[in-house]
Amino acid sequence: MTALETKTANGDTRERILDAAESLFLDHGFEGTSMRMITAQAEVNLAAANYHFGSKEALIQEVFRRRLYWLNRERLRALDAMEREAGGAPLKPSQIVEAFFGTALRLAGDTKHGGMRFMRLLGRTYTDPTQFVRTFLAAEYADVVERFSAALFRALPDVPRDEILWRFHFMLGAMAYALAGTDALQIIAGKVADDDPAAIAPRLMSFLLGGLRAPLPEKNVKKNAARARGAGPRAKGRSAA
Amino acid sequence: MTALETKTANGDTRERILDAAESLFLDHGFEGTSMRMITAQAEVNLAAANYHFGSKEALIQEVFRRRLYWLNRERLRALDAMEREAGGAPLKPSQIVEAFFGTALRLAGDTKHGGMRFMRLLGRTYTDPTQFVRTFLAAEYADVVERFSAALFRALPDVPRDEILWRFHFMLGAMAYALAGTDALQIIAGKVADDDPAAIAPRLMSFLLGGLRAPLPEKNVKKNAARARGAGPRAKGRSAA
DNA sequence: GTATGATTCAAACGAACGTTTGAACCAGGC
DNA sequence: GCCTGGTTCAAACGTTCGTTTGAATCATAC
Repeated sequence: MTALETKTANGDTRERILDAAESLFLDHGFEGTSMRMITAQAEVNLAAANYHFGSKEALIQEVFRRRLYWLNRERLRALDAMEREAGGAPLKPSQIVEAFFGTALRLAGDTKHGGMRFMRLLGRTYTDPTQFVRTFLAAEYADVVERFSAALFRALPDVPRDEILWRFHFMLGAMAYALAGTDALQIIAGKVADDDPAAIAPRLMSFLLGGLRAPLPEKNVKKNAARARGAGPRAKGRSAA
Repeated sequence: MTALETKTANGDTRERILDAAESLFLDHGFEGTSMRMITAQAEVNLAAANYHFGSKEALIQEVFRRRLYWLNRERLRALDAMEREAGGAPLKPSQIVEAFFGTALRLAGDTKHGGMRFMRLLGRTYTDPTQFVRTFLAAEYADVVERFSAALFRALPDVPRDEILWRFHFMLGAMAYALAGTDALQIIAGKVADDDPAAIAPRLMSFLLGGLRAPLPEKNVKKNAARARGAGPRAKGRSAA
């Protein structure tokens, strides 16, 4: 992979910028974080960011690439090991969930190297409005989603594939909120106040498996679009101004 | 963009601005949407936005308030009706989930009045980095979360309250992704290509109930924080201080 | 008609944005 | 010594941002 050039070693300017950017993106978002904020926190010159990365857009991508590369490689390693051990037999759903989400939660638990901050940022970025961010993420995930989807198809041969993909999607959402919520939204998480990802990991894994193995909804998903209500709920909520 | 179909609103400048803002916030985020973009799409003068709302921040809040008011009132109405019918007995978890998430999904299904666009925007905004947005949302949700949490506590008396709150949180995340993902992230949803919220509703409800009723993780959630320190793949090497 | 208050309009404000410039600085090889 | 290529630096580039201004327009009551 040509991700890293040979020259990364010496001056830490490059890494300082990436660390500062990762941290600030989490606190203020991409558009809410200026190059001046990043270079100020990194204590480097403003022009250094454009010198090392070319543009803000490229910097954003590099922030994700340097960590996603490791994460998804580790996920595939875990899946490979399990499939090798199973010797051709389908895996158990719990194993697949563990390989995908357990690996992510372990990275989030590595607070020493900023793993928690990155996972929170990642969870939020899945739904980022910016087009180039989403397509970039989708490309980075293509391989690993392909592999895990196939494993789930084999593990659950009686469940329609669409259903499996949706539940995979739901699980991703639950995990993203579990991570982002510990310091983000206070709607609910403000009441539990548990910051340790090692503590939420078993809770989340139980929830995910329960959802994945839930009974299927009634067969004909197509037809019930009909009862889509006749009275429009109009939000006529007048207000101050 | 299917957004601007012929004449939506009559002539009301205020509503035109809110509709345009809601639509653009979904496509470009808050910071990525300028007042000029909003007033241009609404076909009103630039100064009209500040005239009617005072500031961009106040405009953002009004976009949410006019719809959240209706949504959360409807949620409480559904819960009230069920509790009245139960006559003092605890509700079933499925009823509570239906009152909270079913109501939201029905609003999302009201594509005629932009309900789908708003629910996607709302799901994304739960994890918005901006402080004032999150605190505003938390305040808008305070009552309804209080009521539904209490109902869940009564419905599941044997489940620790922390666990219930976490699972409530996980369910919110799954729904947010389910809605936002239908046009946002293509990581997984790109493969299923089903835009109709009426079609994903039964899928999501099954998943949520499965997760909510999943077996609890091993008892002592406190103790197993210890094993996270010793083992597990480290994010390793490069960088950071 | 005119007066009045609410709304719309074109134009401008200062601030902050991402990016670029060209010189200064700092190695190592000769 | 000098040369060379990578890196840092202060300063500026042009653009866009949210907001404000003061006059023009509209609707309604007198």
